[in-house]
Amino acid sequence: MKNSFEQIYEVVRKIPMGRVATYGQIAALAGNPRWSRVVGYALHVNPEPGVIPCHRVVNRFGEPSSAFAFGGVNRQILMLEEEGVPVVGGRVDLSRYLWDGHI
DNA sequence: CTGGTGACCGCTT
DNA sequence: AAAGCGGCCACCA
Repeated sequence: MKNSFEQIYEVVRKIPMGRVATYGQIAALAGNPRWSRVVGYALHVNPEPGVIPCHRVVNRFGEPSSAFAFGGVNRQILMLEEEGVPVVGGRVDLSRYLWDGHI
C-alpha cells in the first residue's frame, strides 16, 4: 500500500463476481469515504484492464458511469448481465446485488 | 510552480 | 422538501 490508488485497486479487485459496489463503498473500504472522486479517477487510469473489474463499480444510484471508456455503457451492462447481475432500466438493484464488503 | 478539473458523496442552508 | 456547495487525491495545461 503506497498511495490511495493501490488501496482502491485492492478493494475493487476483491469485489466478488455477480456483485456490484458503489464508489462510496469502495472509498469507505479504502479508508476515506471522501475518496469517491479519487476512486473514479483511479478506475479511469485503470492500469490493469481485465484484472480490475471496473464494470462492477457503479454510482450510489446503481447506474453505470456515463464516462465509461470500454466501448460504451452498453458494454458494461452486458458484462454485468454476463456475471449474473441484471440491469433493469439501466440500473442495478443495489438492495440485492450491492457488495456488503464481505466475500 | 499554480490553477483547474474529474467515472462522486455527504452535509448544510 | 429541494438545491447548492465543499472536500479529498491525482493528473494535465
